[in-house]
Amino acid sequence: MGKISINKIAEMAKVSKTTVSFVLNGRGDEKNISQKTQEKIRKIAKDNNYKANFIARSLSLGKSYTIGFIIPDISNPFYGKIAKQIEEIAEKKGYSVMVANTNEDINKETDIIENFRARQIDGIILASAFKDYNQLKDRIGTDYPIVLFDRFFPENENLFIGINNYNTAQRLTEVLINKGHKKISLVSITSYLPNILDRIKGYKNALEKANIELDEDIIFEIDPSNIKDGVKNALTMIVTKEDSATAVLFLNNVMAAEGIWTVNTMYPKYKQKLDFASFDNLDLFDYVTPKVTSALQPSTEIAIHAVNMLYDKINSNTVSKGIQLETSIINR
Amino acid sequence: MGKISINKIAEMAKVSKTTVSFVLNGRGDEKNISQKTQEKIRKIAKDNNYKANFIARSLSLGKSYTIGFIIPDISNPFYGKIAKQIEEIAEKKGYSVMVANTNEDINKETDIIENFRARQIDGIILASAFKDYNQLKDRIGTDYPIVLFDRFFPENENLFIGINNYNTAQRLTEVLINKGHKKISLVSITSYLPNILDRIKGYKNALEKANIELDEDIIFEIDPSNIKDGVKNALTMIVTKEDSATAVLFLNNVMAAEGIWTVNTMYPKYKQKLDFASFDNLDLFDYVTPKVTSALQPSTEIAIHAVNMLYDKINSNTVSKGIQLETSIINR
DNA sequence: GTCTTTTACTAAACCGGTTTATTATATATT
DNA sequence: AATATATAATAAACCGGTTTAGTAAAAGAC
Repeated sequence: MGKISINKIAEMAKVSKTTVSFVLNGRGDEKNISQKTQEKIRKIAKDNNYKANFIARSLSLGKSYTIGFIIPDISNPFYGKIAKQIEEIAEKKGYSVMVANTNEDINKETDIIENFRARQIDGIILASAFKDYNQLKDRIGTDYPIVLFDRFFPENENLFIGINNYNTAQRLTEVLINKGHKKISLVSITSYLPNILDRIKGYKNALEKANIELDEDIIFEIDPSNIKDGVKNALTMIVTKEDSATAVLFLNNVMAAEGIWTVNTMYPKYKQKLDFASFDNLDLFDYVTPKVTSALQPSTEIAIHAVNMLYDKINSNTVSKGIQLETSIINR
Repeated sequence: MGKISINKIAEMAKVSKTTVSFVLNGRGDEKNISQKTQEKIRKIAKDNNYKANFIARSLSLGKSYTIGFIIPDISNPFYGKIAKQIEEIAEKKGYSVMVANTNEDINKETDIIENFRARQIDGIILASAFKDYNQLKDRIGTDYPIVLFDRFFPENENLFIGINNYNTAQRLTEVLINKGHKKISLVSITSYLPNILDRIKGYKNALEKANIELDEDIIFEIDPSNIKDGVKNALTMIVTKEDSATAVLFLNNVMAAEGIWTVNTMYPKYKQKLDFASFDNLDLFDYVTPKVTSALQPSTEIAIHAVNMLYDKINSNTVSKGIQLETSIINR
């Protein structure tokens, strides 16, 4: 079972394996194989439930028809949603998807890429933990088809598909300003990642445009390895200090969720007094106070573009153009 | 780059590819290759950044060192969490993970399994949409290593790793009973899936044990393709009918989330009057009213068992024992 | 009736590894 | 000195496909 090969079919049909290969790949007519022979071969293949060995074909063709999807954490619904779409689109093009998690560890990321490459995976879609493109390039070279998403590298815009972080941060901040807030706190993670830096710039620019003076006391950069305490401390500062922020912009949904938790459990009196805004959406934002205005990423479009860009790179080695999509602000 | 093969190394080292293969697989001493030759080969391999072609190795060994993970929907955080753990554990054993979504479509499920098999994927971990094991068996045979999770088949318990659905439903119902509720509604999906049927049985048994008479009027089976309206109708019945249910058991988290939404937006007066219980956990359950008592699946353990069971099947063709783990009830 | 073209099909190389069986030389044993 | 054993390495088959170059026979052209 499952052991039927092209050789065995050739033997049964009393033809060469070349002929079998031609026929089963739909090149029978082109190769002038008689209808009689073609039918005979197809019948035997069908009767024996023949399925070509993909590994053998891959070795021969030098392609695995597999793409890699490498992200910090597949259990994060944001990545999960994109993973699903990518799988769906890739499948239509005859590609399967291999998934791996880096946990934001650049060494693990490097290992995964090397492993995927050794597996002859044709190209990867990557949310990289690397600080900049040059570091990544030093480790993995430049001759492997890659599309970057979620994490942006200014040094190489053309590999990127994702959102415009700067604009999104600006728009989220403006929503809070338009609600009448004058003191808007920023809760960020300490990070060198360009997408985070862009978000911070967008926040600052929105304040400047509205002539609101920047108050460094309500800008918090918290340790990504201890988000819980970082957010708790930030909110404690806000609620205890006289005349402090009345709104908070969180640079990702994990911190926003922590913020909601903290206010609800530690400072319930402030539930109605604070307005929140956050990057990325979470289902729970629909249910909670403080109200959270969020920026929803167009995950379907990101997935479509990502697969198409990678496909083009794999199959025609074109230099794609990077894409920055706008987010939808969900005003709550 | 990346094009260096065992043949080229053999050429450079002026030895046969056999020797190179032995040395690079750590069998140099065993095969009596002199230290001098071994070092020479290793140096050339390292200098040229040689990475064995996994595809070629797979073809030769008849193993791909890849496992398939097939689920209804990777964007569902429940599956995402398990996917992450599975990937982590599999990686430690030298396996990569290929992911595919069935969208609960048994034809797509069959196609994916056949595709994975043609790709020589060594075995699969599957949350099947099939009604029973025999149907699945008819389509894909019985000679492919499979571990089932999430969906239980009474006909073949030994393929399964997951939770005890019957017990969990019973315990969730008992929590509601212990809170003083006498009229407990059940919101289920219309389904032939054994795990759903088990949950219903558990609910009924808990009522019986507590001498609460079954009231078919507050048992709702809703169409899985239109959960939103189904839940809305169920809750409307409950709140409009005199003397109706004061608590609701939802058989999955999607329906529970809809229930919360409905109460909050349509019947806010009932927010404090109803108690909810639900299978599986969601982050948002921490934040909302009505309070939702939920049954958290031990996803880490499920993942560990799933990979180990599959690994054993692949490598020793053992008949594993099925496992039903208990859930943790989060009482809110 | 010979030359050309078309039809129908195949041998063999190749992809890049693994593995078995074999050989040649050096060393040890008696 | 003859034989047994250990050392060091290799040729070649194999995994299951794809593809190039080539052949033999039949049909068509003149």
